[in-house]
Amino acid sequence: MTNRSVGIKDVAAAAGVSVTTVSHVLNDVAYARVGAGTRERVHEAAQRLGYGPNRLAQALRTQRSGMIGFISEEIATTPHAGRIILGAEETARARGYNIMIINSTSTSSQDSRESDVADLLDRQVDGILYATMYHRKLEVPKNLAALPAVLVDSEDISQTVSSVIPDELGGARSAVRTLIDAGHTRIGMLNNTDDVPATHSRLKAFKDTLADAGLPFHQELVQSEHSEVPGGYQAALRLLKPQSRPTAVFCYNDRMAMGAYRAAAELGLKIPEDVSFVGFDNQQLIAENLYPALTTVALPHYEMGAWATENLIDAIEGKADLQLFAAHPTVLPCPLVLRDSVAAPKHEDPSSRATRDSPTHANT
Amino acid sequence: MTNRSVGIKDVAAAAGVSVTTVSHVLNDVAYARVGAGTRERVHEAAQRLGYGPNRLAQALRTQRSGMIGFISEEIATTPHAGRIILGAEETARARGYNIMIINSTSTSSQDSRESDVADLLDRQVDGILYATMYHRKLEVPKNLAALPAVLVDSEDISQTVSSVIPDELGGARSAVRTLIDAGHTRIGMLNNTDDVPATHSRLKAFKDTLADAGLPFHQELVQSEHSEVPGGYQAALRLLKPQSRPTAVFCYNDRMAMGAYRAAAELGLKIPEDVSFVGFDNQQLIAENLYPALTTVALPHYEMGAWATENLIDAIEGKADLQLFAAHPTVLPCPLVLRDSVAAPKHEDPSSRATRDSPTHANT
DNA sequence: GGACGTGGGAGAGCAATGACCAACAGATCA
DNA sequence: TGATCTGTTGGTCATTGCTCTCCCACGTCC
Repeated sequence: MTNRSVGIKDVAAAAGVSVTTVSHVLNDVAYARVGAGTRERVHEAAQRLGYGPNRLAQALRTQRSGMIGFISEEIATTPHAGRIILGAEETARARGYNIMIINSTSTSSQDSRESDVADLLDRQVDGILYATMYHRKLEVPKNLAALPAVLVDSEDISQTVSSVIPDELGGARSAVRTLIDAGHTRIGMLNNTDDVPATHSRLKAFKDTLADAGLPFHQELVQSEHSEVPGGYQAALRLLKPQSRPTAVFCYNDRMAMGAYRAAAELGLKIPEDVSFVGFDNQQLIAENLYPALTTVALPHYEMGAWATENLIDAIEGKADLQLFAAHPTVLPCPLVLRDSVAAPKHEDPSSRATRDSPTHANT
Repeated sequence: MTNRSVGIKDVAAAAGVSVTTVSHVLNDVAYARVGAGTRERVHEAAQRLGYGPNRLAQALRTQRSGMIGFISEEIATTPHAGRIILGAEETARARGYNIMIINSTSTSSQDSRESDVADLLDRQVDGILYATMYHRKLEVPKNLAALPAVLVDSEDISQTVSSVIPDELGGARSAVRTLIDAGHTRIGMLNNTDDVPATHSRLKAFKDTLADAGLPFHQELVQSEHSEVPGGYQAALRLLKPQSRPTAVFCYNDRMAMGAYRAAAELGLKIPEDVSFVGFDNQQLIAENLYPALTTVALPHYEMGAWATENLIDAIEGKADLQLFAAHPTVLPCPLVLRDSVAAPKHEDPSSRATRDSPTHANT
């Protein structure tokens, strides 16, 4: 493999040609006319010496570094960031690029954000990926405009930088729909209290989907709390009071669902027999491991990372114009992940609206 | 901030001096004697034009890129990797370095591992960090020897590359000790079935700690299964059978503990009143959110990333010799994280050994 | 014997660094 | 008092590893 200490001129000497010829042969440049025998000798010498081009020198000369800067808020706090990075890294490498990582924090000042970008600029990255830990709108560092950039899981307030986000609405709709399809007519929601896009869009999708199915919306069936496990527990305790209990619950996220599971257990409710649940986020650790396993909506983190990188590179290579995307974020689907937390409601005529048979529970 | 298009010669022109002088002033070269006035003018011009040195050109000339390669297996599958990256990134940046990430997989061939390293070599990184997703021994790519390198969370079989690993033994000992200190004398263990170092060292620590406290070891109180939630559930079901039930359980990891919680619930056992649990890994999502919250042992991922980077850079800068560390991995402590899953056993004199009150459970 | 085709090399960058040199002042010296 | 010395200030130029635009040498053909 690559041997750090051998340069192009060593290969040239070994093959008995000039460095120009080595460069031409190894880069397979179209206009270069080099005889087959010479080509052969060059390749053989390069191979034998373990030559690998110095990408730094290459970059300096060609004004293209083949590096992509990746700025991420709180790389560590959420497993989601890992999937974005993975998507980005894999597609970047497939196209001959490498990723340089910079960690930022959601609380850092605008100045510090700009110096993150400046760091990357000094490194001569060809483009920048800017990822946030959850979907929101933000003010991008001014100097980000200096080169191709794509926002991942967030939107630029000024709409000058293109971005890719999850289809919150679609995901939430399919979550609610799976409940309706199972035969539920009295459905509750556990919502978040933060003022982030997801809070509003998931609620909107909830209402819309009920309306589309001709189901009434009851304000008291929406309970909001902080979107963590304790919040889910508290909200569920209120929502699952005997007098007005829904037969199914759409949770803002899997963590709230986890809290709701405990509330249900304390109230003596069996899942999914007495109450069905569907979550959001598909956090493996939770969704897969709750009992029963949680049906939920997956956020396309890997896909967003991949899409962003693919399009960033297209822009870098002049194959696409990111400006065209800037006005409207690209929206990627959030697939429903079916597990075991949804069943038909207990005491209701399943034939009334069900469009498909519930997979569980033939009849009581 | 940095403006991509201005080079050192633009600054030179603006300040009315040569590029050499600009370089000398900006790099604060010791031997360079430049008048105060000139210095001032150079700084002002650089500032005004938004000059930032081209790190590529700098690297080419100085033979030092200021980049560290980070190869990680399965960046995405575990939140732990994120913490290692974070530790590495933050300390690297504090010292003027940047991190270039490469994703690998634990199943990839030796050839592909070598080409991961070759990629980094071509990029002229100054050193390499090689991280695995869990603590194990591995055969490092041959070409890794070409430059300073540190293994994170794994050991080099041939003992030529230095590494940093968690103190499994110490962590496990303090986990078991916290149970003993709470007054437990009949303690069980839920172990992993994989043949990885942690399986053996955690069991060894379990036995040793019992012995140190003069407690007998009962083989039937160790139940092993696959180290995931279902495995924990199965193993716990066997372990918590009424006839031979322990009053406390040390779990191989938090996921197994999560399964054990369910088993306990099904068996009608209250935690921690009827049975205490302590886990390992401190996976936030689980340990914090189980009910009651799980007392567990934290793996020092951030610290390992930081230590590795600090020492790697010392080696790069000639301030340390990694060879000295190569023979024995550096071991970092695994602190115990106290939460609410441990209490004194029910029918036993709590004054016997308890050193502190259980913080548990004020309200019902 | 000029045009053309083929095979390959020379040399100028790319943006910085750093060893060494130059110019100029005032000081020193014979 | 002119020549040399010396300290200060700053510039010259080669160099890093590679790419790429010419350009040259040599045949061949008509």
